[in-house]
Amino acid sequence: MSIIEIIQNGVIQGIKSLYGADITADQVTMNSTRKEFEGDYTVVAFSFARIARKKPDDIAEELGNYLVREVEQIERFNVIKGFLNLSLSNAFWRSFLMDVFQDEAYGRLPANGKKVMVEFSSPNTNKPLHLGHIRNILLGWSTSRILEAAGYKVVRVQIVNDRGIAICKSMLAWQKYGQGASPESAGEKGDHFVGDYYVLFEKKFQEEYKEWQQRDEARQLFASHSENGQNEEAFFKAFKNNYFNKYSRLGAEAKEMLLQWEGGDEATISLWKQMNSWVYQGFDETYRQLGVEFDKLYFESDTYLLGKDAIQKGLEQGVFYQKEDGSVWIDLTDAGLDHKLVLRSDGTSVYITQDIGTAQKRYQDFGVDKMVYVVADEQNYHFQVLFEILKRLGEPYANGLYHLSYGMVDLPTGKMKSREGTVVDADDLMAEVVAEARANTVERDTISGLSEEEQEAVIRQIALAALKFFIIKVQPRKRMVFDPKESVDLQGQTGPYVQNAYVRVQSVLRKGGEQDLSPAAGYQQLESQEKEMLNMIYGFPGLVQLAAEEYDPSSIANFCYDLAKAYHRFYHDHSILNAQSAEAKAFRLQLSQAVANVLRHGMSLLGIEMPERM
RNA sequence: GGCUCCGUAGCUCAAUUGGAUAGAGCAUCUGACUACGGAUCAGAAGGUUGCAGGUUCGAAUCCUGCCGGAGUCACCA
Repeated sequence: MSIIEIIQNGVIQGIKSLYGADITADQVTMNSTRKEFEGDYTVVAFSFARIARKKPDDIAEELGNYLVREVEQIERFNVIKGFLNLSLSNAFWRSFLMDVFQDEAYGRLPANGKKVMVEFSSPNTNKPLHLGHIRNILLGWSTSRILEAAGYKVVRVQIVNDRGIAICKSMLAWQKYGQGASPESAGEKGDHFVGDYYVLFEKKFQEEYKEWQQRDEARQLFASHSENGQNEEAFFKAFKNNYFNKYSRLGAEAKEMLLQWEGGDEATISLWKQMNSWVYQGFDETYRQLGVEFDKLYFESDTYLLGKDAIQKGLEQGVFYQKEDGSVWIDLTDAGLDHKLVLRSDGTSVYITQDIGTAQKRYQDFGVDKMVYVVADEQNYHFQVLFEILKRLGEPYANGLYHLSYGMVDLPTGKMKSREGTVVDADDLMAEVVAEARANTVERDTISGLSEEEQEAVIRQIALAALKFFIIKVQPRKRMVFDPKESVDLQGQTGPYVQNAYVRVQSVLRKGGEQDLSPAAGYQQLESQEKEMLNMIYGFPGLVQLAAEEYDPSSIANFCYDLAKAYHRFYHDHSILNAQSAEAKAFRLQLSQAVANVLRHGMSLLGIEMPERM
C-alpha cells in the first residue's frame, strides 16, 4: 500500500472514530505539501466541516492527533487555515530510499496484460519531414514509451500515404525534367530529392497557369464567372483547382499517371516504387537521427480499398443507410454529430471508409485493446466520427480508441506555409541544434578528453535533448510557438539542464560512489530539501500511471525539470562528499543515485538520452 | 453562422484536475565558489489568470453570456 493510501485510510478511520461518519477515499482531498509549509502531505479539512459540524481548524487538529497516534509513518502535524500538514518520519523516508536507490527500473509499473497500438508520423511520400512531423513523432514516441512503462505491450505503427495525386506530381516532374537523376547522382537525401521534384512540378504548373491566364479562353471565363467586383488575381487564385482538373496539360498528365497507377501499369508502378524507395531511405535516416522506430508500417497503397466490406455489413445491420443514388451514409445526429458519407454513389471509398477498414485490419493483425492515433487537431471531427462509427459497428476495441490530438506548431512569425517557404525542415533543424551544441561544448571544453566519436555522441545527445524537451514540455492539446533560437538554448528550463543534473551525480559518484553506503541508515536529521526530493521520487510511479492515462508526456518533462532543479539547488546548498558525517555522506550518495535513476528513466520515456559527461 | 479547442508576467510555458500568498525559464538588473562540474545557485523587477456575472468555505480550473484567436463543418485526404 502506498503512503497516500495509508494516510487516506487513516483519515477514513479517523473520521469514523471521531465523528462516527463513513466516508470514501475519494472524499479525502490530499496533495503534497507546498514548499512554504512544513510537512510532506496535506489533507484538506474543509470538506469534513459538514460531516463533523465543526470548524475545519478544529477537525484538522483532532484528525492530526489521531493520525500521529494511529499511523506509524506519521510523526508530526501542523494546522494552517483548515489545512492539515503531515510530516512523515525520517525512518520512513530512509527506508524508502534504501529500497529504491539502486533500482534502475524504478517507476516502471507491472505488466497489465493489455496491448495498445500507437500510430504516429504517417507522412506523405512526396516531400521530406518538417517541424510539424517532429512534434507528431516526439509525441507518438514518448507516449508509446510511457504506455510501455505503465505496463502495456505497445505496437508502434505508421500509415504511409504513398499513393495519390501528390506522388504522381513528383513522378511526372522527375520523368519530364529529371534526366535520369538519382539521389546518389545529385548527392542529396532521397526524401529531399523527391520533394524537389514536387516543388518543380508546382513551379512548372504555375508557369503554365500564368501563361494560360492570358489566353482568350481564360479571359472569357474571368469575364463571365467573376463575381461582382472580384478582381482578376482573386478569381484565378480560387480557380486554380478547377484549372488543374479541367484545363491544365500538366494536370491531365498527372491525373493520367494516377489512373495508370490504379490500373497497375507496369512502368508507372516501377517508377512509383523507385521514387518511394528513395523517400523511405531519406525517412529512415531522419527517424534514425531522432531515435525512433516502428514495429510495422501500413501503406495506403495496400489499405485504400479496405473498408467496403464493413460498409456492406453495416448496411445489412442497419448501421448505415443508402440513398437513391446509391451512396451510403450514417446518421450520427443523435451523437451530436452529422450525417456522414461513407461510400460514394459510384461505390468508391472516401477517406473514412479506408480508416474503418484499416482499424479492423490492425485488430486482426495484432488483437490490440487500444489504438492511439497521433494526428493534428485539424482532424478532431474526423476522429469523433470514425470512433462513433466503429462503436456502432460493434468493434471489440471501440472503447479503447483515442485521438491524441495536438496543436499546430507556429513560428514567431506566424504559421508555417509551404508556399511562402517558411516550413522548417526536420533535417535542417536537427543539424542546426547539433551545430549549436557543438559550438557550446567546444567553448566549455569539458569533454575534450574523450575520443572524437564519444564527443560527437555527447554533442548529439545534448542537441537532441534541447530540441525534444523544448517540444515535449508543452501540453499536446495546445498550439505552440516554436522559436528556433530558443530551441537551441542549453540553459534554464531545457533538456540539457536536466542532463546536467544527471552528469553532476555521475561526477560525484565517480569520486565517492564506491564506498559502503550502509551508514545511511543512521542518518537522523533529514534536510527539507532532501525530503522534498524523496517526496518527488516517491510520486514518480504514480505520475507515470497518470501520464499514461492522460496520454500526456509533458507532465513527465515538467517533472524531470522540477526534480533536476531541486537537485541543483540541493547540490549548491549542501556538500555531499564533504558532508558533516559519514551517515550524511552515505545518505546523500544514495539520494543522488536515486535522483539520477529517476531522471534517466523519466527522460528515457521522452526519448531523451543522458550523457555521463557533458 | 453551427460545433470544438485555446486565451495566465514583455516572450515561451507550469499550476498535483476545485485548495493555501498563481509558479518556472528566457530577456533586464544585482549578487555567489581558494569547495563535490558555473550548461549551476541566490535576489530584484514583472499579474485585475481576455471581460462580466454565477456556483462554492475556497475558482486560472466548474456554469452562463460576451470579446479575441485557431480549427472544422467535401461524394478531398
